Amino acid sequence: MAVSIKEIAKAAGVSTATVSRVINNSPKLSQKTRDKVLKIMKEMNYVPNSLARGLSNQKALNVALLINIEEPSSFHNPFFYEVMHGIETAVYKRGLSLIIASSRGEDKQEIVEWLMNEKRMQGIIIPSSLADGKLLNLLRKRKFPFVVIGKFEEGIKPVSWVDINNQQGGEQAVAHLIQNGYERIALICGGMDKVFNLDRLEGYKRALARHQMPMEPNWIVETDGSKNQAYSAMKALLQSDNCPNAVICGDNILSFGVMKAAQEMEVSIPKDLGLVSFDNYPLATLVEPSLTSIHIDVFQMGEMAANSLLALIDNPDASQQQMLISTAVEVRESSIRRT
Amino acid sequence: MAVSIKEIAKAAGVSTATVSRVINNSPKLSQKTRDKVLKIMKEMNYVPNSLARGLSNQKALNVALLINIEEPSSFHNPFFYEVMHGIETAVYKRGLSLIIASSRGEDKQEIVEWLMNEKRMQGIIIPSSLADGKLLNLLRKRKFPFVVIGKFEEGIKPVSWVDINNQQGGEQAVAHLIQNGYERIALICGGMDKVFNLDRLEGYKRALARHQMPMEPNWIVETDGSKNQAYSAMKALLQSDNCPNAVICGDNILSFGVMKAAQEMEVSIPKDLGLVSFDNYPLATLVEPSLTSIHIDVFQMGEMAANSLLALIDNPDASQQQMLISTAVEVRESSIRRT
DNA sequence: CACAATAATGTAAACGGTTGCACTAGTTTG
DNA sequence: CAAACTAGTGCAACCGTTTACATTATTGTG
Repeated sequence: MAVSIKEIAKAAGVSTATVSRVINNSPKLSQKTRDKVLKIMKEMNYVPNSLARGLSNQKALNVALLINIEEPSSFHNPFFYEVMHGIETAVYKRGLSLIIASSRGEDKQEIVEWLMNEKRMQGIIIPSSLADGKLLNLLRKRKFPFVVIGKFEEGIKPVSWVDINNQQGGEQAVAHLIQNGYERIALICGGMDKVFNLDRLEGYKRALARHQMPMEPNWIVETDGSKNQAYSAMKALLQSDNCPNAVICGDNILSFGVMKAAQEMEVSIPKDLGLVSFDNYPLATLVEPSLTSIHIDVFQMGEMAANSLLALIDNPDASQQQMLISTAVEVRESSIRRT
Repeated sequence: MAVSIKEIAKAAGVSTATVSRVINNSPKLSQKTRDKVLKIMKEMNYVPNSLARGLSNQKALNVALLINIEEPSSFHNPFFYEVMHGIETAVYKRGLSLIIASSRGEDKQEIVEWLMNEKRMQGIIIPSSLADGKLLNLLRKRKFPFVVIGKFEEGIKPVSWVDINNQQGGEQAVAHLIQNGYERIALICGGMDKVFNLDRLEGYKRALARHQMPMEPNWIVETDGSKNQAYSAMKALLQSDNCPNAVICGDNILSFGVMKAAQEMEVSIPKDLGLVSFDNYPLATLVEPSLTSIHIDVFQMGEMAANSLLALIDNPDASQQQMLISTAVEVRESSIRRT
């Protein structure tokens, strides 16, 4: 049995209340007793029992992150790891732990309700891909703090979210290509049902406008996100008489399709075709040529989401916050013509 | 404030002790009262407070998984996600939650000690890459249950671990290639300081022996795990006069190097060179040709690790268990000669 | 120097469960 | 039919904190 507050109290010749005040560094305490108690605590290597504190405070000890094994898209990727680290880093500073709420298919509610009912968490972070009205209303009804990772707009009710600044990413991709001498820039992206694709497209358009470059409608290709469709799209583009000399891909998977098409058509990247890809996965460095990518600070995304959540926990009536995280161009081979 | 055991007791006209017995379905209870109490619990939608239970039972509510952001290797990959799901699935069945213990660089002890001291976890799962003597001794000294993910052998003290059956994987890779008409099979793998590489090598050797095929020492190449070294190694192999017609890669990254070499030398995969890769990452389906891979059931690995840990928690004196998970060949293009 | 104001500490009741022990009522047993 | 069990239930202490309120010690004021 570990040493408890009582034993510290006895050893220090004070009451447990005083020890508790030391733990919570309450201001109304003489420096003398504080020091004495602290010394004893150290000597007996006392650590307060979190369960008892939680019970007494009526506060859960954790913050949860919802994940879903049947969601192979956005989060099912190497970055996920860093998001977790970001969240954990932020909540740890507050003495909280990160717990994983692993949902299976449709059963998101089940685990979330369990965690709420059992008082296992103070708040929850939800990837936008898993945020639907049903779940969010459940949380709202219970006035339970939550933050969405990924831009999220649902009706009129404001929601706190943190996202990558995809629009900025789109602009940077275009600007980078222009700077490197490409002036006929296409965009191949995933489905426009995803907000981040819309944002990337928007950034693309803006940058073209800003640089006073014409926008060819058929240079903007929406795909289902598969390598195959990207392949076909790129092939079609290369065969058209109005052929682009650079392309921006919505993610690394699409880039694979583009590279395959280029190879088949004997179009050299980066000589004849510049390529910039979103999603700076580790594998962007592995392919030939390595992919210039729009880098995304996922760790920071996790940290900010957590901090946003903590703010909501501190003050449930605080206004919902929306935050965007800056992107950056990670320059590699696919967009630099060898001189 | 949520409904507590007292209110249930009052509503049911019994004592809190009885309600508690219902919750823990103690055997000494008449069916009649049990039903009555259960009914009331349902009606008032009562859920026991986990913190109070934990405090009373002297049991933490969680099991932890240690991760490290500065560990880009084995776990920093898409599979990690599934390991977590596996662990969570198993511990959830026991009413426990999975918490993430995120360590930064050298400071593994810090977070682990914190979680132990604060009674936040009942046991911990540690990737073998993070398991060192210092950490393990800390855990052992406190008689704290832990399980390692990945084969782990340290001195004489037995440790519970769960790993992929890498040896089997090596054998399967060879057998598959032989079956498909390749008979000059090389192996390019990562550093032999990693046990799993040794195991894969061992499986390779065994399979060759079983099929009575000669083993060429220079067909076994150890690399540092980088794409570049795999590239050079493959190039050298292809240029040698004793050139293999198939190769097994220790992971997907090495495969990239191999594919680059093959392409440069105008050696066609799978026609002139069969390729089987370990690590069935999603991207194995993306490259051209798609990679025949040794598939690994990572979800199961998580589940088994968790179950092993739970067994240790139930009975700290139980013997340490070591478990291997079967691999399987996922056949794709890179190892099947088109007829 | 008496008295009020203030600062420092203690007392004891929560928080929401669990459980050893005592008790009651019904069932065996000799 | 009394004694000995047994099954079912309640009482109350306990798990390790926090905190409102009461109490005591210290300081400042006229």
